[in-house]
Amino acid sequence: MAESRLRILTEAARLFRERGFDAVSVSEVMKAAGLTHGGFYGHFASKGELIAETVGHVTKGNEDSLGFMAFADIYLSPLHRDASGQGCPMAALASDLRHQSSEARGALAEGLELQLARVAAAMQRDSTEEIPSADLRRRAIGSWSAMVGAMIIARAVNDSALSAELLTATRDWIGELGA
Amino acid sequence: MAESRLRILTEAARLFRERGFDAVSVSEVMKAAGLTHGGFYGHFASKGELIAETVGHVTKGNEDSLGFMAFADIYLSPLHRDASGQGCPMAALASDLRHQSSEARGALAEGLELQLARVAAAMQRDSTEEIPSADLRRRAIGSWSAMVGAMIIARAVNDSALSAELLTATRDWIGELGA
DNA sequence: TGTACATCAGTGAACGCGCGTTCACTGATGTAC
DNA sequence: TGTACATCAGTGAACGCGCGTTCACTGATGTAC
Repeated sequence: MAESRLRILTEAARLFRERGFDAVSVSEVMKAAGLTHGGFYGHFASKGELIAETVGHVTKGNEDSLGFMAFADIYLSPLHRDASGQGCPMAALASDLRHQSSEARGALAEGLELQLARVAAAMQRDSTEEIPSADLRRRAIGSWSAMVGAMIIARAVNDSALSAELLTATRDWIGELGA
Repeated sequence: MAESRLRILTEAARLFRERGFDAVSVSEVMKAAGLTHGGFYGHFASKGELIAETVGHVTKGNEDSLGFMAFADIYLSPLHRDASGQGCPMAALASDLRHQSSEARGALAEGLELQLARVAAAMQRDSTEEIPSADLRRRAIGSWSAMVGAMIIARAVNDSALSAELLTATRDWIGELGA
């Protein structure tokens, strides 16, 4: 049963990031997990609870040891833009979360703090000298906002040249601060 | 009839920005415009058409002559964060638009170009010397991405201190580039 | 000026549909003897 | 080892609901005579 629960969470994390909370039905998530819709309520009390648990599940994760600009290159790539189901939860889910439960939004806040810490660590790794922690945090917040914003707009826009320009220009602009 | 159409578009622009395309029904929009739902299809062929026209309608607009940092102060304020119905269409609608029609996404792209031109003009206004246009555009894209991203995350997060910090830190970080 | 009629923006009941959720049931699994 | 039974994760038909959309109708307005 724990395996089923994990499969449901994993598939929900993918589908929600691809198409949003409203557009993905409970039946669809269960089908993707290889089950039928009726069994859902043995695992979760409601769709809202699934959403909150999914956000918590998907924002925990994957420490890497890349430098910050190397990370920004990967983040701001067409590959990431076109694979939202496997990509950044913040860029895929933040807007939708505005109208979700306090639990789900709390899970996002936790995930954000984690991510800011990771970004700050990666920035420090790129630098030879010790950066004051207040500066580090401000830079992490600014850069992270720009990356998430650029990704969201690049995905929304119906013009592939403009979409690609948003990614590269934002990457270059972020790079200027480090240089 | 043209008056009714404008009232529908205006109310749709507000409601969609407040709660998203899916969460607002055709009936609700018509009620807000002082009409009944049946009359809707005299004005628009479908809800999808309303969405596309609303995006086109709401992204046209309001040239101002503020300097860029003055604009950023207003944009990245709690006031703007808490009034999404009257606020920036990009921050309120971009994520939702990923799953909408090509027409709606095209309207957003047009609105984005307009906004980038406004931001670039405001940046030039803040500067005493002539900024090369490629630099201006890169800075406009980077700053605009950061502002939109910060606003989206600030609205999604369930922690008012963190939400406020996102706005002020992003403002300060953007300011560093200008200084 | 007064009457008859055409127009057509807006009304509201009705439709089919897919959603989230419920619940009586099934059937594989593990335990007791 | 073999049989009887309890457990319970998962099944699938059914529910009430609100959605987008349709359509026969209404009633205010303007024109014709």
